[in-house]
Amino acid sequence: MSAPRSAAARVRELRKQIEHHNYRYYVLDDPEISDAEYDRLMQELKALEAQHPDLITPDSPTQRVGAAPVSELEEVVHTTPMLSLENAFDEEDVIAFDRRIRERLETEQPIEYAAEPKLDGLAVSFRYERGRLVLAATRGDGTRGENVTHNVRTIKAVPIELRGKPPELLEVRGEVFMPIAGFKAMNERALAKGERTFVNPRNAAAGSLRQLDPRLAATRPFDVFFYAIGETRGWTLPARHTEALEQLREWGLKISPLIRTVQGASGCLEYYSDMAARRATLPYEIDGVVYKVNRYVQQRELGYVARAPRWAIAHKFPAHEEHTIVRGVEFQVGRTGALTPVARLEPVFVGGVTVSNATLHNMDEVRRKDVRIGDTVVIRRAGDVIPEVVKVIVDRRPKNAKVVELPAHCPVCGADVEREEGEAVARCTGGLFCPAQRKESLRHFASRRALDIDGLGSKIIDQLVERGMVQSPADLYALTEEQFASLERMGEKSAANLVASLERSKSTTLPRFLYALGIRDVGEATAAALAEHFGSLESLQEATEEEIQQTPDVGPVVAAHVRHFFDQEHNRDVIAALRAHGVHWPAMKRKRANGEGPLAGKTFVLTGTLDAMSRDEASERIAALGGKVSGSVSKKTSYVVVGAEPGSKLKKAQELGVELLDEQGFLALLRDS
DNA sequence: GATCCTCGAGTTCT
DNA sequence: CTCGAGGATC
Repeated sequence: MSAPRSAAARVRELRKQIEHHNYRYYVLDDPEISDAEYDRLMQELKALEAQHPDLITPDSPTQRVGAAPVSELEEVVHTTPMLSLENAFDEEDVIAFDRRIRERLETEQPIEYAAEPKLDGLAVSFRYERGRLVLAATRGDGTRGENVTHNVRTIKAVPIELRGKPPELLEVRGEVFMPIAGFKAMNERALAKGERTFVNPRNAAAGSLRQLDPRLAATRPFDVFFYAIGETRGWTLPARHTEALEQLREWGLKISPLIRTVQGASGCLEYYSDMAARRATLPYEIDGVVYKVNRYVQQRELGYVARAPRWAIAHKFPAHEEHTIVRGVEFQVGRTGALTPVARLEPVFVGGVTVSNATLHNMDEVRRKDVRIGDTVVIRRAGDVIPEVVKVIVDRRPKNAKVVELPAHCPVCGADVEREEGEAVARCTGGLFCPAQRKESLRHFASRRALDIDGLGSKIIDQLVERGMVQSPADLYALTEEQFASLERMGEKSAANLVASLERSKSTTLPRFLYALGIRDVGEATAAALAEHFGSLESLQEATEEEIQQTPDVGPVVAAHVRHFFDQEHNRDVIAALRAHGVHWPAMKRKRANGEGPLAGKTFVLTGTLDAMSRDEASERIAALGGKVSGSVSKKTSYVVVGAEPGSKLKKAQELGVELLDEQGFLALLRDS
């Protein structure tokens, strides 16, 4: 039975009203009717639709939750990449940013910036075709994200249909986040039901948005601010970014009320302190502010470095610091026997995660900071990840606080601990008799950049050593599938896989093999240099200390370590056993004559993630063309290759005026060389 | 002898 | 990523 005309008219009328009130409530934050009245409209619409199912359309406000669960999140390629932003951590960075912009634009005039809070949520791209939401995708790596349309449709602050006269195609970018109050309420509900809770609003938003079932997302207190424009068709952009945002607001897209236009670096810094002061009172979390050159003409002139625009920067608030108590200090034993003091902390929530350990590096550091057991300390997760003990609050030191002493004996094997004159690190003298050193050596041997044995994780190595099944790396190759399968957390399938990856690892290269041996002070670069210089393991093994020193970048200290390593019978036996098990490598290719190759004499530094290849691949490509890859930026660096989410090396390069290459430029260079 | 440039080693949490 | 220290360079 088809619905009567009157019902159809009423349904249309109701939908229009509901959309209007959604706009008043979510976008303008200025509702005209009470929540109860709104609910009544919604109920009436639901009732009518239930009576006349043929009137239900996918963009009805009742259908936001209606979509069926998806089986997996589909990959979406962004037509225009979603950018990442460079970071500023202090005033100087902002002033330098503003100076660079004026230099590039060749102007003395103060630049007009659009300043906005930087929300701690999830960047999402929304695609509207003829005013209808057709696709919502997460940022992902900037080029490819995930299709989350089914969940985004449940967010009431995101219009399903735009108001007024939107263009034929409008792709907008926005930040999806959870307001603090909604987050807390959600956690309390979860707690009451015995479900798992989220540690912070950001994680909650990220986790919820990637749910497969939209009914779950519908219960989550999402909100959104739109802040950028992607691809468009049928819209002539106004002259300024802020004007474009005004237009978005008229189409029903929610814009942060805190966006301002400011003049020059001083205007930016004023805005920053203003937001820092208001931060605590905002209903959502912000981790900084963003400045964008407001005029599109200027933006276009400035252009991009990799996937970061030159015309915008994120000015971050200082890392959060928290107080906690040092419950103890334990000493970990590394591969080389190095004893590292680690503070065991009363777990504390800092910058989004719970921290319970923090390295103290070495005894000098412990003394410098004068950390004692029982002390209250300040913990920081500076900009990045690794927790750090900033300082001790001496006023809060209890009477019985215990001074940290370097143990005289290794906590693992009981051997003597020695500290060389003038060295910062203390070492266990147990050598490979020390289970800790044996485990760490095996881990190193199996690591990706060494023999790359997949499936041989820490837990497995621990068991192999503790059960005495493995003494040296050579023993690994003698083990059978059945023996591996006898370990805990190891099924038949994993055991078979492990045996297969051991088999695969036998085919390696001389530099990898030398690196895997774990000779003190011989890392990847030195291993490669030695392999190159000697060409074969035999000639290196027979070389005198003086001859070893002839290798570029190898001096007396490293040469002595190498010689000492090969002088030990045990080490020679292990190498022989490994080769007997079939570990082999191709003869070294003839060394490229010095200064040969199109990139000879050029030094590259890589930062951030590249799309087309991994960092390792990029290094290999550069080396194959005669170039060098280094880990840190200096005046001698020829190029810094900037991928997505670059680290501090980008900043260093800008300070030193080193030439930057984005991925396109880098690929072009490889192609043309 | 001083300074700069690199490399090596160790580390946190999800 | 950061710190410490080895090696090269002036």
